[in-house]
Formats: sequence, C-alpha cells, structure tokens
Amino acid sequence: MSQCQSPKPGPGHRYCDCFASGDFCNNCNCNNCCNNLRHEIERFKAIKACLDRNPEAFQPKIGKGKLGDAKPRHTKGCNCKRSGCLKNYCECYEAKIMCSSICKCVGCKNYEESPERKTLTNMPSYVEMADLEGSHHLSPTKFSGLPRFRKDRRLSSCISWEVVEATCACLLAQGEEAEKEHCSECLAEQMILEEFGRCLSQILRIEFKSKGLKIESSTM
DNA sequence: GAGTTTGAAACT
DNA sequence: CAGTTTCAAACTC
Ligand SMILES: [Zn+2]
Ligand SMILES: [Zn+2]
Ligand SMILES: [Zn+2]
Ligand SMILES: [Zn+2]
Repeated sequence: MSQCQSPKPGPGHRYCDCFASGDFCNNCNCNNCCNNLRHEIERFKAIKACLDRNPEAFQPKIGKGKLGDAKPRHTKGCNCKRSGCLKNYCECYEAKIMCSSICKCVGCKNYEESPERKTLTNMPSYVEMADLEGSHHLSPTKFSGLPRFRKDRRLSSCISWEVVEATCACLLAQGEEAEKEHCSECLAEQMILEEFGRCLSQILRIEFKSKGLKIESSTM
C-alpha cells in the first residue's frame, strides 16, 4: 500500500499508487491522507485538476497494441535511462510487457530477443556464454577509467546508458582540456568533434566485435 | 529499517 | 519542447 507523506496529491510529484489508479486509499500509511471518503470534496478537486492536466490520467496505461489481439503496449511508453527497462522502475517491465517504439528509453534491454531479459525472466538451460571479457580495455581514449562493461553484459542492438555517459564524459573532458590550453573556440569545437568521432568509432568497433562482424568500410 | 536509485508527472 | 524538481516506489544492504 501507499506510504505517501503528502497531505494530498501535490504539485511537482506523482501521486501515490492508490490515487493514481483511481482508488481510495485503504490500509495505507499515508500521512494526512485525503484520498478517502472523509475528504470527498478535496479528493474530487484533486482528481479534477489531474484530469484537467491530462484527460487520460486515470485510464489504464497498458493498452492493446492495435486491434484486439495485438500485443499490449504502454500507452505513453517509458523514459528509462539507467535501469535498462529490466527493473520495476520501468512501467513497461513492471507491466510485464516489452518496450515498444513509442518508448524513449535509453539502453533498453526489455525487448523480445534481449538475452539479458531472457536470463532474467526464465532460467535458461543453455546459459553461459563463456565470458572471457575481463580483459577488454577500451584502450586509447578515456573510456578506460569510466564505467566498464560488466562481464556478462554485452551491447546488444542499442547503445547502453553507460556508453552514453562515457561518451559525454569524454567530450566534456576534451572540452576542458581545450579550455585549459586556451584554444580558440573553433579549435575546441574541432577537438571535441574529433573526440566524438573516436568515441563513435570505438563504440562501433566494440559492437561489431561482439557480434563477430568485420568492419567493411575504410572511410572511418 | 535506513539509505540509495529511479523515473513519472508536475513545473518552468 | 527540453530541462529541472519533487517524491513515492523500487531496490539495496
Ligand atoms: Zn494512501
Ligand atoms: Zn523502460
Ligand atoms: Zn518501455
Ligand atoms: Zn525500454
């Protein structure tokens, strides 16, 4: 049950689960809870304010994908960045559904073919994948000190949040360096762009490698 | 149970 | 529309 501390649904934060689902609070630990019959008017006003902001506020968030039997999907999609959509922080995952194209998540692992998702949900028999990855240092650039890839984790089809962060950190570092050396704005820009190029190419290299592909292009 | 992480929804 | 704030719930120890 909910344990919100707010006297009533207030601005700037989400509502307790009871209220969000349109129910009265029941057996909650809410502090000064107004989501009950005792505060009918206040409650109604809160609901009205909510609906005013978003008419769909109390609609179920899990709709059907299209017609009838299509796969259910989250009506708004999630916006996860750090959970890989494999924890209950993610509304898609919580609802036991795959993320869809309307999700704006980063580093999503909540898709049908996701090995991470599979190892999490079922207890696959033929698991393992010998991970001899411990040695993977991302060499030349500053990737080295930054969030490393976990042993059993590999990049799948999308770029993970860790990589996004690492890339940002590289660019920031490059910018600071340029600043320290009092480079012109133009040169700084160029340095950062070049760093970005190195990051991208490294990301691609690693991704290709993990898939056993070769880099065909020579123009990189 | 305390402390941390996360992301929806409100807000700017 | 993107960035920030808030805070209850999920998670971790
Ligand atoms: Zn309550
Ligand atoms: Zn998600
Ligand atoms: Zn999603
Ligand atoms: Zn996702």
